[in-house]
Amino acid sequence: MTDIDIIEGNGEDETPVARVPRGTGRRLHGAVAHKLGTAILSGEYAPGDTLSGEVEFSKTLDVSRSAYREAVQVLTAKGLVESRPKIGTRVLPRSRWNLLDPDVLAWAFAGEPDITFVRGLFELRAIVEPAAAALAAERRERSDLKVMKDSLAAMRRLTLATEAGRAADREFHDAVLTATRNDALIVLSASIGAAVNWTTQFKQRGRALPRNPLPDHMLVYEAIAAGNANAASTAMRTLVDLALEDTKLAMAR
Amino acid sequence: MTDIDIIEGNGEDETPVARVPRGTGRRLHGAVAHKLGTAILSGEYAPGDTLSGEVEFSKTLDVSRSAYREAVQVLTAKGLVESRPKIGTRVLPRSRWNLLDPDVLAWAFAGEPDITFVRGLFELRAIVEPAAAALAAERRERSDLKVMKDSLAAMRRLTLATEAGRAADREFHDAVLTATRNDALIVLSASIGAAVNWTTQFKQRGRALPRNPLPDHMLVYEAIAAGNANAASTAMRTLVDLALEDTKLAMAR
DNA sequence: TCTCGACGAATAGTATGACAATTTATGGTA
DNA sequence: TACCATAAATTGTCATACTATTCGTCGAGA
Repeated sequence: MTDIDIIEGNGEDETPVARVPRGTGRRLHGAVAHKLGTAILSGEYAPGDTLSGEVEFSKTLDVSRSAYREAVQVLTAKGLVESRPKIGTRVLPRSRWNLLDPDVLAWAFAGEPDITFVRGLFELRAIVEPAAAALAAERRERSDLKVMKDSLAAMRRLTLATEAGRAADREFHDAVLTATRNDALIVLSASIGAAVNWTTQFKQRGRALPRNPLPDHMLVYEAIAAGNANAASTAMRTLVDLALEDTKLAMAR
Repeated sequence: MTDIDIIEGNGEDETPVARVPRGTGRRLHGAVAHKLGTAILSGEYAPGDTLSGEVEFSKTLDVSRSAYREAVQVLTAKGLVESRPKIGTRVLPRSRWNLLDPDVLAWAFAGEPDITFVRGLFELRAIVEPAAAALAAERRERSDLKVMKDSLAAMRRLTLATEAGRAADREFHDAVLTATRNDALIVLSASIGAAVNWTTQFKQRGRALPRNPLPDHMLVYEAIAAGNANAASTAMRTLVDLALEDTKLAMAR
């Protein structure tokens, strides 16, 4: 899959341009936002840099000014850039970025993700997920338990080697979150979890998992089912630590 | 400051429309996004609802289609809505909203904030901030401590009754976060803290704080300075619990 | 000489109208 | 009945003109 298509200038036009392609169903401004977003997250544009003017840049990308502007609006909405008349569009300091935005996370992981940032995400996950498990142990309903049980069964049957198996894994974690009845917690943990899973999946192609994660999942489930908040917290903690180990291993090589 | 200006139809035009005004410096599409965002967060548009078409709606708001579309892009970027040809723009299920986005939080608190949502934010804060304090105790540098000390001094001098005093309070908490050296944690905690502070500030106009928060802040500082992670965690925990008490009190009346 | 204000230029912001692309619904045909 | 072509509605993209905002500069006056 190519990211950039170079097309030739036709001799009487301007400079050759880099087209922003898109798969079917993807919008043009979305593709532009993706391109700019990854460029910023990868450090290609550093905080303080000002992008070349709208007219010029849209011409370079071979898109209309409207499409380019809509893309910039997206970046602005995520705190990556700021536009002012006479000044231009400049990249904001990293502290203003919405680093927990799902798209921003995706852009961050599109290239080589910054190690310290990944470590930070794991740290956050290690804080939030055990606490979530504890809350889930206190508040879970019968239906939550059923979903967890079913997804664990699917995990056992399919293993993490298959996509369906990984889906079951995600389903289990989602069920735990849902059981907390805390929307903010759900949203946060879901995006972090997704981002973190990308790293492992990205790095471990073709490599067998170092250890069967099912028993640990079972421990979490049983603690939640028993309503034991402390046990749920510690069990989830070991689960997160295990994932961290795997990722550390994968990123080291 | 008026929020809506009603202007008369001129007799041959369409129906009278509600203009979206804006203060100087604010962009039109930003104002529209704010209006739509608060409308969605307040439940005026429920998940699943489809907004009237771009042409119609932009005419109703008396803005160009471009401005309206840019506003919708912002909402899309924050996971509030989704647009598809032939279908229209519809409000996404709440689970897709980026509830931790600063703007979304602001919109949520623009009207009467949902009690359970506020409770959830406090819960999250009670999870994250003590852990952050613990990390800060382990990683703080000399400069971090200096900033904390200075802001505490400012707090004592100015008290929380003044805006400058509250700024010093925020500065202290920011310093604690900065000391964690975890970007994701910083961003998260900062937005939650901001949102949560709005509630107290919003509700407690003219009412004296029930108790002097400075001693508890000092405890946090001392624990961090001493490098005692456990003590820092528990001290921060009591600080958060105290804030929760205040807010509960304020929202009850 | 310094300060303040008016003016001008550069850039993003808004408006308008036309056309393209996408997707659902409809209806017709095998 | 199932499937495929076609139509219609809506968003998506484009091009262009004009407006508003902001910074820098230049000049007048203290």
